[in-house]
Amino acid sequence: MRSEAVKARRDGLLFLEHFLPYRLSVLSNTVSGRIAKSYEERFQLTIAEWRVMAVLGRFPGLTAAEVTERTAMDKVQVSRAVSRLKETQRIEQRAVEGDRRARHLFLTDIGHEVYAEIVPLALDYERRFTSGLNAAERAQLDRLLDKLTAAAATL
Amino acid sequence: MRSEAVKARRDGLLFLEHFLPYRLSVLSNTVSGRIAKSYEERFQLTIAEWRVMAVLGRFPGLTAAEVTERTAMDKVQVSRAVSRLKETQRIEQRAVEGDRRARHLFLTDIGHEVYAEIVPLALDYERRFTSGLNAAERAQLDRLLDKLTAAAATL
DNA sequence: TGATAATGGTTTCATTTGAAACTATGTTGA
DNA sequence: TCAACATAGTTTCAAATGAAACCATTATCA
Repeated sequence: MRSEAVKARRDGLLFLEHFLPYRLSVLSNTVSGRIAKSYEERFQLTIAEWRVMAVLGRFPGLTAAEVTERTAMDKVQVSRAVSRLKETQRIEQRAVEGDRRARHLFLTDIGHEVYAEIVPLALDYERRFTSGLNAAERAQLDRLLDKLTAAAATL
Repeated sequence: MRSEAVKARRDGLLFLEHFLPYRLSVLSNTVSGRIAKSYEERFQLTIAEWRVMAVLGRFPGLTAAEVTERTAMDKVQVSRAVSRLKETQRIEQRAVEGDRRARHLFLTDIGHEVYAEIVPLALDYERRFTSGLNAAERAQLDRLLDKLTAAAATL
């Protein structure tokens, strides 16, 4: 903890720039904003659509409800993303045996092409983003984020 | 790096749940969402309004443009937050010597009372959020976020 | 000077978002 | 078996948001 922040705390002040929720928000918005912009420019794809494609690339055949479980998105977001991805021919639906409410979702051939283009971009982006950290720091970051995410869920 | 993620990378797949920008986004949204909810319930205050109050508590007399610089908010957000904070009597404006476009912003007495109530709540929230980390881990987290924030700005 | 550009801040308008209501289908239990 | 409830997914409507245009004022400099 920086000494000025300690002092501020004693005085009943709060330094926004040292307040963890604020810092996380600024960092996350910066990162997501840049990614969103590049996906939008290159593929006319929102972050929500990309997330749906990402889980379908990894888990073909999930239903929308299952996508919801795996992405921290709500069902309205997923529904909208799915409907746009159908329009743009990037995913397709197939009947679920024994339940006419749900449909399995799959990347189409076009969807697979887009996916195959985005994945290396995304990984490269992440690599550059963390290029200032050595292996130990990355492992540490991973651990810390796990702990914080667990803590946040219980607050 | 987890071995399954390494394997996925080799196979041209991407595990959303190990993708750093995604993890940051989920974490930040969870944290900010919970804070937003509690500020809204107790004080009818949005995160944007709280940020403006937070910097004015620390730096009384900033103009809206200066608030913008210090908060990673844009000027429209600040303008809207300021206008609501005026309505709710939490801040007031005074003329800027020699520039009739800008006005200095200050917490009112009411604003100070709200501020004095929120600060300990916010700090307590942060404390609980990081209660799973020891001092060394907190220092490490701080360093890592500094590095990542700097890296994100240059991407 | 006076024209042009820059700055501080607000407003407008179209788009995005979220919550709640809704349709259709499926499950449960008296 | 049928009434009540639960689930999958979509739609609606109001509110939040962002980009651009805007107004007023101040700075620049030919």
